[in-house]
Amino acid sequence: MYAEIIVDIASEQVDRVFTYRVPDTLEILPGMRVRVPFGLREKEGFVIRLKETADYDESKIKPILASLEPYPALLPELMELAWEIRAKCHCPLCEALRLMLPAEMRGGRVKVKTREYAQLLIPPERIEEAISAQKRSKTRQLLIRLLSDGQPHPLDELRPLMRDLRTPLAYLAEREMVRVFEKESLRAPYYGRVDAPPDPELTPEQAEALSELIPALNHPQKPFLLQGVTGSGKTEVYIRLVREAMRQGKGAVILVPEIVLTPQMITWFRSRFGDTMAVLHSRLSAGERFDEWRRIRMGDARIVIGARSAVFAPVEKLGVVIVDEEHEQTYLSDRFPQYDAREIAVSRGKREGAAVLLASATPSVYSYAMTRRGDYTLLEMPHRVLNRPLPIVHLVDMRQELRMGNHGMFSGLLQQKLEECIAGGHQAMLFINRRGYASSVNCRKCGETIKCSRCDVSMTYHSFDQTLRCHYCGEIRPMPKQCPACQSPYIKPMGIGTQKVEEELNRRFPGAGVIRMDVDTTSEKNAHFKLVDRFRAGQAKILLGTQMIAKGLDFPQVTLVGAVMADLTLNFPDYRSAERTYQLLVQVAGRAGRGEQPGEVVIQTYQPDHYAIRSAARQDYRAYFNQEFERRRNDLYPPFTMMARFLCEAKDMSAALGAAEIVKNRIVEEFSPSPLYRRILFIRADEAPITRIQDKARAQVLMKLLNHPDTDRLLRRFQEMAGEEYPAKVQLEINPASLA
DNA sequence: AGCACGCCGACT
DNA sequence: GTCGGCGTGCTC
Repeated sequence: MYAEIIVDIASEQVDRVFTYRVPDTLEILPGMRVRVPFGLREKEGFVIRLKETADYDESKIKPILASLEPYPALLPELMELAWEIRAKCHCPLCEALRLMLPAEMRGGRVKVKTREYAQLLIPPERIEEAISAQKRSKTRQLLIRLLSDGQPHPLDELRPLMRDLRTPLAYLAEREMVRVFEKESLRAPYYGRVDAPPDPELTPEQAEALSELIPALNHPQKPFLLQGVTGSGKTEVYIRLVREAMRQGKGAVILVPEIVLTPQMITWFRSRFGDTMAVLHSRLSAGERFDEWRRIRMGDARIVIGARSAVFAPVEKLGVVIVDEEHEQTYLSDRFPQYDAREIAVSRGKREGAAVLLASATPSVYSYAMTRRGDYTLLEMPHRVLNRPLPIVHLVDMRQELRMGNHGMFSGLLQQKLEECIAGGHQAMLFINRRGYASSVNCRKCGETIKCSRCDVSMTYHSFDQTLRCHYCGEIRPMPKQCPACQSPYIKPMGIGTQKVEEELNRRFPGAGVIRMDVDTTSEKNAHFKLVDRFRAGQAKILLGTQMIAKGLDFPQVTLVGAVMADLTLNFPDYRSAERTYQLLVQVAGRAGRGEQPGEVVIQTYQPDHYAIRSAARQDYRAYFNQEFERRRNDLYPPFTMMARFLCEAKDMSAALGAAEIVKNRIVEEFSPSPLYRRILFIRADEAPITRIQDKARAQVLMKLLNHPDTDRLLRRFQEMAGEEYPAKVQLEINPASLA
């Protein structure tokens, strides 16, 4: 018997199957991870398939040394998916296979964790007798009492109860009165169980959506896109759908943008599904992640909630894949291979006959366009649960405020609404789309801006410790007293950030209590949960924060939401800036009025006539989509086109630019005679927008490509070209999440 | 990715 | 004469 094996080395050169002999002593199955001799070294490998005969020189074939687990770590369906990823993402198969396993499993880094237990071996009726017999040692008597129920007790639970555990334990174990043993334990990263609330009654819209979704659990159908306004009860739809899948003996995968942003979703699911649910995300410890993965693989957990990589969770008999907040950028992997979890969800659902549900209040242009084309089925939930109204939105023109002499950061209306809100005993959320104290530090005399020495970006002033920080590389410097260019003392932070708003709020509303949530206050582990809990408990009236407060949170006491600078994201030099702005504003507005009291929203903007801002204020997705889609068509942006970029990084800019020129010239030379060249709408080689990051000069070849069936041939050739030799490190990016 | 094999400059 | 630079080619 022979096995085709992919060796776990991420290189194009060994990205092919190698044939190994299966020794009679080993039981090898497809999908298993194995240890194999490779050259002079030993490597880990994946068993792709078994075969009777070898098509390679018998004398050169080496045997598999051992299996790494007694079971196949890879499900057959996921191996199929890996081949697809290899083709789509142009990566070696082993890179795709690695996505399917918890990273810490490779290289045998995680041990199966064991716990030590002690158990009394004395029969119950002789315990009192045994205790009296130990009158020389009070600790031994105590230990016998603690163990008197005859059950195993973990040593780490006994330890705090006794001044010294080791001595009496050793004594009693020696005389076979107590048994000490190790047992495997799964690390469960839970806070404990929550009682399930009674099922709420479904709204007609929820019932309607479910009547379309449930049949898809056992009849393959097109993917669904659920567009439900904030507060329309999408989570309840997920829960009912998953419950029905479970009833049919099938599993479920629910993707969320970032676990820390959706603690409530986890709680709701946990309360309904208990231990049959597993959670996968990056903040788990290595051991916890491995244990969760194993619970899924062994079938103990059939429901998985997790961030983008959970789309690869080894759930057998998959019934449904749900992608919550499907418009989120986090579903695009920023690392290599650059997969899109939504695309994988659709593909995996199709392969395994599972229903696929993408959902959002503000669907991505791509997904909504797919419903127009008929590739996805559109489901809509335009009303909130319990007939709660959508919040009333006020647009405030900040140019007008300035003309009326208000130079502050709060408009008269926002100030007034905040006063009313606090006086009425309610809570408010203020959203600022920026971190830190200020965007940049400028010299008012010569105009100099302080930039990071290694990255070509402005440094940001953080008032709490008077430092300047680079958001790209984390460099920290003290705030200078004078301008480094002209030595003038007129150097100060410009713009506003969360800290400055916090100071202003504390001044204007003393005693109201302000909780600030941004990268600086949530970097500590669990800080996010603590801040959210404090606000929920009413310990502060105002929650102030960046993007991270915009999504998923459900505070019934919040009646007012303010977007302090709504158009900040609008001015980003990126074709998606309108999409991002619309999404953020709708999501943040959706935090208002989720309880009994109706909500109000104040959006402060300098561009009150922009379609993204106007339609966000009216919560009119279709109006927004139609204009956005038209603009994309006219200006040739995705989904009509795609951006492709060769990013060239080198020690100095001339080398980076040189590489970019070489790439560009090769492309022009090779393709200009071909009809494929018409797919390239423009091609240019220049410096990247951020010219230095982490001391690497950055240049690029930027292309806009028409989306056409044959464009993929271009991309495949580009991928090959990226792998060739240049005077710089060259990477190909397709529709990169950011063009920095 | 590693690691050996292999073919040219400065050293005991 | 040897030690060692890292180019290139292979690994079942």
